[in-house]
Amino acid sequence: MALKKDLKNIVQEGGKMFLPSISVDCVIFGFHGNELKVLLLQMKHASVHGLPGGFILKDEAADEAVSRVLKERTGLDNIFLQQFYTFGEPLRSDKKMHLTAMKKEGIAIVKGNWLLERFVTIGYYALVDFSQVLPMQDALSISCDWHPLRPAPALMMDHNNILNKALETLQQQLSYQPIGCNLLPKKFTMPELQKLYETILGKPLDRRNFQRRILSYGIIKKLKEVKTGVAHKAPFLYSFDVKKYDEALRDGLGRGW
Amino acid sequence: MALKKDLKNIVQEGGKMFLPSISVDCVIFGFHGNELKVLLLQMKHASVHGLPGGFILKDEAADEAVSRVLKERTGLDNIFLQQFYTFGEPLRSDKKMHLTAMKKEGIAIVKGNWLLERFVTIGYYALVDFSQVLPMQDALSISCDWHPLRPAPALMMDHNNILNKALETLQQQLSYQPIGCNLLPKKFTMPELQKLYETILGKPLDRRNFQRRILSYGIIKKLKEVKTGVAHKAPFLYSFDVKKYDEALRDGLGRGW
DNA sequence: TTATCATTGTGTCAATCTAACATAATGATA
DNA sequence: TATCATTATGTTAGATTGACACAATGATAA
Repeated sequence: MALKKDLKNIVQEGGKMFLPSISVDCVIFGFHGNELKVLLLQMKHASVHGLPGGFILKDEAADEAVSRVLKERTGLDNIFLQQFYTFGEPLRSDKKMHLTAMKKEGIAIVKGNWLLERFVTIGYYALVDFSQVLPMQDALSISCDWHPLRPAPALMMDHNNILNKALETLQQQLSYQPIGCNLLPKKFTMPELQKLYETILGKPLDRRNFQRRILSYGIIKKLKEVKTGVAHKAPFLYSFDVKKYDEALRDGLGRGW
Repeated sequence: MALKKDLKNIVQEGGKMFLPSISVDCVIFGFHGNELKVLLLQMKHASVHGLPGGFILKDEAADEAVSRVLKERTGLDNIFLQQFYTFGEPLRSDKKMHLTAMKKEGIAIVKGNWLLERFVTIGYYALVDFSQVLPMQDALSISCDWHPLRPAPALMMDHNNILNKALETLQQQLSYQPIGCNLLPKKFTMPELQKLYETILGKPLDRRNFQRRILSYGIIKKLKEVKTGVAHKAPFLYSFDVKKYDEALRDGLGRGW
């Protein structure tokens, strides 16, 4: 967690360190308890949550900035990342929010400070293995936790809008590219994969047709083990065929033209 | 076309007018002579072409900035626009280029000038009716013209990359959303629509299967007229059913889950 | 005037895919 | 040993797809 000294430094010197008027925000999806979850910060100075985000260092790529933020919030490297939209409406950022927050932090923020400018934010979503994440709050939040999506908590500024657009993108991509490799543990069961699809889509699927269709893609392989420690019949374990999976990521799944 | 006075003003005062470090670039697609074309500027100070682009006014939405640029280059309002990617690599913009260009223009550009900063650019593509466009160059170009895509001319900076990504996006979207309403005249023939699909995909399609599939979407309706003034058998004219078309734009075409 | 020919309109058919549904196997719990 | 929730696998009719055939049209050539 960033110290107050660091925060003060960012407020006062950020203008020299970061690209001005541009931020990145990240919708981090995880899968747990048969539901899609999103990692959110509980803001310190307002009773709302916020998406993890940050700024781009002057010699850093936008993707790198997001990876850096992701590492800080989850402890993970090499996360699956996808840019999905850039939000450029003039009234989307809330200048008062920063003023209020810094006032409560006891940090001076004067007129003309870089944080009081309008910001365009680049939206990314990340897919992570829930069980590998160690959520970590930042300097302006009191906690970092997983939250359900339906309904999602009230978020600051236009973050609900950003979250919805991320989910929408994910839903669309489900139809023409493989998903799961980054959200599930290495070994998983068919019902788990199906539940993942169902929670993303928000609707139930037929078990048998789902299995046939997924298998027809050839991106997962059945292992010779079954899941242990479960009630009822033990389901087989599967794992992704990473080579085929990456091919499908590149070439797409759905029948196009 | 912007006068030199305006250009000088933008160079010297742009820092106050526009969001810093952010630009927009637009890949404008048109359809003519059975081929997909892209509208490019021939740069005045280097033997390369460039995508039409611009900057975002301090109280303007990113989309509005693109519409403004589009209006200037094509003379058209209400163009179909789609944001497809934001390019945020640190070395993508070329500071020397602006220096050289301004030197040749005889406009002073001093160290610290806003144009010499690194820029993140938001990429949009536009689909326009070729026959309605009146190409207009800008202050830094000597002409604005349609160009073929395969092969596309050499473009400045990372514009070839941007163009490729736009085309790739368009190709993918072809599989799950309707396209054509913005690229074709109000009345068009089935072969024309097919050629459009073929030029976007870069591969031939079966005439009969194409017709069956397109008609099954229910987004176009056959008119009671045939195209006149053509050699060989006169093909029927069709038009888009705008209501159904917009529904399909919203809900998607391909069978998902 | 008639034949030719490129092009368009329409149709067929087998193979494949899909949605909806049925039944058998498994293994913990009653 | 019976029950039960759950998983594994199968069936079938109908829709979709890919590959292809053939007739109709109307300008151009013979």
